[in-house]
Amino acid sequence: MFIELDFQSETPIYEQLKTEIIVGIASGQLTPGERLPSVRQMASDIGINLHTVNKAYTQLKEEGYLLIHRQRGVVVNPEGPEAMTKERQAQLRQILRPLIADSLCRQMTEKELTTFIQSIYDELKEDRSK
Amino acid sequence: MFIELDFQSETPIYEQLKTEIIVGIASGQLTPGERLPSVRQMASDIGINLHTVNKAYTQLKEEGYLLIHRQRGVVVNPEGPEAMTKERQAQLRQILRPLIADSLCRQMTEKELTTFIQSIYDELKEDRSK
Amino acid sequence: MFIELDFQSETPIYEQLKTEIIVGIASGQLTPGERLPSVRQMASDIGINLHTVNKAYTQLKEEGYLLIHRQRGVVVNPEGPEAMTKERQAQLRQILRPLIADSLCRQMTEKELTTFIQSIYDELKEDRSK
Amino acid sequence: MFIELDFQSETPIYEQLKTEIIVGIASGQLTPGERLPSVRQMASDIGINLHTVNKAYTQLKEEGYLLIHRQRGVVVNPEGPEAMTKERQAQLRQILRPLIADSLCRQMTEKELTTFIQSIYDELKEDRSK
DNA sequence: GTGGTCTAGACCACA
DNA sequence: GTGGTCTAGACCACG
Repeated sequence: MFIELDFQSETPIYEQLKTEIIVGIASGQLTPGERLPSVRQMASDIGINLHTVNKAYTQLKEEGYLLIHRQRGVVVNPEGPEAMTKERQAQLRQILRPLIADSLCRQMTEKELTTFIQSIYDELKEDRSK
Repeated sequence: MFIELDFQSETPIYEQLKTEIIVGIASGQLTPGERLPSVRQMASDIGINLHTVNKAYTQLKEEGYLLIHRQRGVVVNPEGPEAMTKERQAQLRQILRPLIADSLCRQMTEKELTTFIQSIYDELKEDRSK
Repeated sequence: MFIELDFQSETPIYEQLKTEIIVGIASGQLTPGERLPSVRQMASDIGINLHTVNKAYTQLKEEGYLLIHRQRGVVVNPEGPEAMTKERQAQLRQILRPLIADSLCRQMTEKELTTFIQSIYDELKEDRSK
Repeated sequence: MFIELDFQSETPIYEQLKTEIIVGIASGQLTPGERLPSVRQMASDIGINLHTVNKAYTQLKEEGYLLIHRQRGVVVNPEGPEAMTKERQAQLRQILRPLIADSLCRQMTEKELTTFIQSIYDELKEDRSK
């Protein structure tokens, strides 16, 4: 799997790494039970600090995306994260509300918006079929 | 207009304030040409520092949401921000991709997702009709 | 003569007014000895504060552009301002240096620059011939 | 690189600092990719507050002159700012028009003017060859 | 150690 | 009274 980071970005490296892995899982590029590179391996692969990888892995473990076995290393959790809850949905709403409001102010119609969302959705599923 | 901030949140206060104002404009609670409280007024209203308000106002001015008349205060720009560009859309895609990926992993279907988006959209438009 | 002000601009109104008058003189739209509207007249004409007009007029008088007679009102000084001095030229250099540096960084060539300057020069002289 | 500020000047310190850096880049004293002092370092070097430096750096980042690596500090953007656009050129015209008008009124000829501009241009390029 | 954020208090130009 | 600027000092996330 190919990890792409933007060091100029203002979003923290560990967040970007988490994002890449989550997208990898969602798109099926990372399959349930698949093993990920060790913390050290991943760190040297993409040229970042070991602690940074560790932070990403640990948080993904807490969110149910990964399992960290002391011996067997890091694998994609076949169970996956817990299903969408109402709390999480409310949280997501808080994040999306300003983004949608901004799009609205920029004259994006509802149809354009849903089409746009769908295109992202499809892009993920497309990778999955590969 | 009612401004609601979460001081415990890790998102900066000035960002939250920007969000509140953008949502206010999108939902029509703030109308084109309407005057906003002065930086000092707003700051004391919501109990934060005037510089924090100033930062939010200044950035919203740069984004085309507000006009800042030298001594006459701050008003909602009737022109509004520039229309959605391709670059901005690409940027939005970067933000939405991980959110959608996460929702996908949590077994949210595409239909649930679009319904969800629509409900946020409607919520904004609803306020507008008031 | 037509005065055009931008109330959104961050350059002070009185500066803009001064600029308009200087350009008017340079372009010959205002001729030596010509009478300008009184402070009160000008203020009401363009809808700004009386003090603002006064500030512009006073400074232009100090710079040699205008004469202010108590009875006869405000007229364009036939003598004009003092000729360009070395000090003033040094000052002008300080203002132009960053502008030219910026243009350079934005890949404007020297030829483009001088052509550009010339076009502004010609625009002024053109008005003069009217 | 040597930064020279005039604390008596009415132009804001952060503007002067921006100017110095832009001129430094244009003249080649600051090379693409070169690292600038940290905000704290620069601030103590020239005896001003770190927030003032930060404002200058941030604005230069937004204009494409600098890159700000999260924790690795500030470097000169090898890409540089976006090329001169028509809008920016129109803006520049607005700034130059009164300056040229003033010079005209002070009996500066077109030839003197272009020679003058060229001398500034050459001064910048001269530093570049060092 | 780096930049980002927030607070606080002060002075100034502008209108 | 308005926003703009500067200073000062503090805390935090990041790596």
